Amino acid sequence: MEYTVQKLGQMAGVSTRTLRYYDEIGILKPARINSSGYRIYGQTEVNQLQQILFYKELGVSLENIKEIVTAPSFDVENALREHRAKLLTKKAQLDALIANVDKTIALSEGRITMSDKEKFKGFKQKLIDDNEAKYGQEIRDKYGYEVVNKSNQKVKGMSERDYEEATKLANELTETLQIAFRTGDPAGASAQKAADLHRQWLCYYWDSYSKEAHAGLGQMYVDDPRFTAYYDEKQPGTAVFLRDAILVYTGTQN
Amino acid sequence: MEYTVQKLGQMAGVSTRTLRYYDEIGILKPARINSSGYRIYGQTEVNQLQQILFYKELGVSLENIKEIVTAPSFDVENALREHRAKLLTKKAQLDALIANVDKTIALSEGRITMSDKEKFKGFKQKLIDDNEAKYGQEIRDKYGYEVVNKSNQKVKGMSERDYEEATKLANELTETLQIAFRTGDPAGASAQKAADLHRQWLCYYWDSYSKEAHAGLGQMYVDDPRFTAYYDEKQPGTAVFLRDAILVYTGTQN
DNA sequence: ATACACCTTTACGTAACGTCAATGTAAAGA
DNA sequence: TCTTTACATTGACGTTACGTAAAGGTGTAT
Repeated sequence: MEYTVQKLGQMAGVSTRTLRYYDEIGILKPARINSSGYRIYGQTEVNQLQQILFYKELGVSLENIKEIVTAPSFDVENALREHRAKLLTKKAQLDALIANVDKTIALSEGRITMSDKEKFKGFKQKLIDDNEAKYGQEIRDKYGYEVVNKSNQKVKGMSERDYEEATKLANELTETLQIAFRTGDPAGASAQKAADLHRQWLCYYWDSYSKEAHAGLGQMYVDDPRFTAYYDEKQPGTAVFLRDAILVYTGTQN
Repeated sequence: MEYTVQKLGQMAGVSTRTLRYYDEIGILKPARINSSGYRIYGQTEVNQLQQILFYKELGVSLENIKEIVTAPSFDVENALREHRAKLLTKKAQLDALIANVDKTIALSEGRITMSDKEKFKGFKQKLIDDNEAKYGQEIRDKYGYEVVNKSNQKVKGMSERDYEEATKLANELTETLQIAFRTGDPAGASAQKAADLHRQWLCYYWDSYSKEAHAGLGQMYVDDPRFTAYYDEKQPGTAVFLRDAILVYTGTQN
């Protein structure tokens, strides 16, 4: 399939000016120029434009995008995984902002009070994250993946290492849960630690964590026989206990 | 509490230049100017800056923000609620993009194919959503909340009846999944039906459904042996198959 | 032949600041 | 008291990612 500026622009939702500009700065050259000087784009360019728009959506500058897409050793799949991780970060930022808005609404209703510093919490988080987005790669090159990833724990795409850590967490959860079960108190320290471990473990599988979804999953463990079977294997009643611990955990968590 | 440019800037995470610019364009005037010509900001200004940054985050131009925050009839609480709604819309857009990325990754792995049009779905969706953001309120005013909200009603409270229905769904899922597995095509009709049943079933346990969380759970079935064991019990490979079906499902779903 | 929708390049305009430059001021230590 | 350092001020020009003419060539349908 071949496209002129307008056809490609309409399909992609960008202006013809944008396409000419991308040509000008060397970020997306047409496949060929026809006898009348028209820009003609082909399949390769469609794919490349998609890449460009992905990164643009992330707030990456065209200059950086240029480096990314014109690098000879460009690993598309890896780039996409990184891209995905960044989108998830952005989403987390949004969640922070939404939480802040909720809090502000509560504030204006007179339900709570909020310090000046707190009022900008969401935005500051964004700055930190923006910083991560800008310098993350640099830092990774410098100190290796381990160091960086250890701090943002939100690594997705489940590497082998992640899998190991998730498994370790799962085992820790099982142990802690057994100990906690013997105390009989879902609100007790060890039960709450189990609930927290469960949350941590969950975060390896869920892109976004919410208390409601967490509590919902806890309920599912009780309601659905296949999950109950797993948790009750060694000690009947453990599924119910975990659910209650999670309920307390998600209720008291701020 | 009183703040100079730098103090306010640091707290809010903006530059002093920005604050001077906001003064210049009349969007945030200091409470007073001291004898040396320094800008001194007070409580009112802190709150107003927060408002401004909220809107900025949304992509509203400073010109429009000016109109909003300087309007005499400006209803803060209502603005916050609208703001919140828009943030949620933005989050949904992000979900669409993430789904698109997932699909592209799958594409580059050669698992599925994607038409040129599909490649821009996330971006187009954004346009549609922008439209919704603009006219959604209008439609609601026109036709009332019932009609609009009918589509996003959620089942809550898990009654006995609900539990029965969830169990019925789970059985139906197991059956459909077996049939689908034999076709070998995760994008096929029966596999997609299975994915949809899975979603329905999930909705009995989760308060909020998101494609991303759904996909995440699918991945969890593959990565975590306890879940894999359940799904692979009768037929090894079923967990992977379900995950792929869900990936396609959450990717193509609009 | 004319209309009309497309294409081209050139070039200036814009938003929201960043980044000097040149200069004045407050606070703290020698 | 003097000096250093950190902060403040107002210009003024630079930047990014295009929008928006202007002035003109191209393709095809009537």
